Amino acid sequence: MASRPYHHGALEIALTDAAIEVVRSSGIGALTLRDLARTVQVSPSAVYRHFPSRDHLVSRVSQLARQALARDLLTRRDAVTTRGRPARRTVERFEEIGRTYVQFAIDNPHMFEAAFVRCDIRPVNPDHPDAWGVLVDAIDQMIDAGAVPETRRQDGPIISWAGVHGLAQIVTASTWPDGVSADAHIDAVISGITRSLR
Amino acid sequence: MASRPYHHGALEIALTDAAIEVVRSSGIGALTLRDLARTVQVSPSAVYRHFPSRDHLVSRVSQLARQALARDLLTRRDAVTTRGRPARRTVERFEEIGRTYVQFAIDNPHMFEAAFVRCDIRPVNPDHPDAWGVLVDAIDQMIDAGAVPETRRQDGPIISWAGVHGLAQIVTASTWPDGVSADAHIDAVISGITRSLR
DNA sequence: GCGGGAATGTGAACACCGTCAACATTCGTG
DNA sequence: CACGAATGTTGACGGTGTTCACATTCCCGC
Repeated sequence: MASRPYHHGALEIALTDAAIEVVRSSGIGALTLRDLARTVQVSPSAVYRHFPSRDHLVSRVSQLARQALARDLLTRRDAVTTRGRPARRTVERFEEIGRTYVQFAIDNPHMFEAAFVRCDIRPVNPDHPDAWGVLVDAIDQMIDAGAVPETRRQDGPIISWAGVHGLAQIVTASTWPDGVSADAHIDAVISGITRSLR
Repeated sequence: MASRPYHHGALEIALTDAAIEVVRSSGIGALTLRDLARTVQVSPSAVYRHFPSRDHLVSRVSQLARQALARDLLTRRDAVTTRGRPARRTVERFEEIGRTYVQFAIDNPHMFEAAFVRCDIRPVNPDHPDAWGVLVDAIDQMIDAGAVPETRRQDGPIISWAGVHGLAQIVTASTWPDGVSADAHIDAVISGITRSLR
């Protein structure tokens, strides 16, 4: 008959792919085991051979979302090729990371929400790449280039992270009026963060 | 028989009270209409006489959480009675507001989550008091007292809000290691925000 | 090659959930 | 007092996560 074989073959991958698609377009709240099983043409309980519970699946999607964000940060950071004094380039890379962080949230609000959803299940493998690490590196570069005082090596990351993460949350929030450009606010916050590192 | 009367009498208040209690202790995800109806000793569908849907109830709890936060900000702000130059007091009040914002999230993580939960239902009445307004006022006071340049009247609020809100999110997140004191990070971010308003 | 355990998928069931429609009771006002 | 409005109940529907017993297939050691 050669209909669908009894064993799917790559069910775990198919499930995570489908899950990401659902989350990207409809949000983490719309993620349903049964719906997922339907789209992958598999019985609901088959999911449990690969994920112990729905929360584990959510946790996996969340990690993938964080990694997608971190990859975005790296790509856009490396695209900054400023000529002139190296110190200036470190600052511009740092600011590009911040802008990209917020822009990711604006462009993919559901994925951003999923990336930091409250979840009790911790990922088995650490994130790679890791957004926090990208930020720490950028600040280290600025300090090494003399663009930012040594003092900031310790508190610089948390200050910057809080700023961009908070702005991303605010701009993504449902209370934010649609159609209002966020660009001015982004520039204001990024400038403010850079100023706070002086 | 004078058991419970057929009409509850103050069901809406009882429901919101019970809902807040559930959210405070177990989070917004644990909020269930049926469970709520059980604790108030009422049939599940009775809830629909007061809330058109679960989302409307969630929206109500969310608003109450935001108002509780705002009240906390006002109380702690007014408790700051610094002697000496008025300009100094405006800054200390501003920083106390920021610290209180983050501390609220640490002390009531579930209520803080609920306060900014993504929700399609907009509250009928505006928040009162309103945390954003408290922050704007504090910055206006600093500017009027000459502690902060006039330029910050426009971008000061978003810069400050992003910082404290982001820090609150980070400290509240599940990835934050338990038992690690957040005080140093709070001080660092608050100082950074004040510095960025220069 | 083949036999058997491990891995993977199925089907039916359970308890719970949000929501609704039809009905019952009480309140409040003319 | 009567009667409509407000409020609460009962029972049902479809959906959900999860589990358990069972079916099928894969793969490794003989």
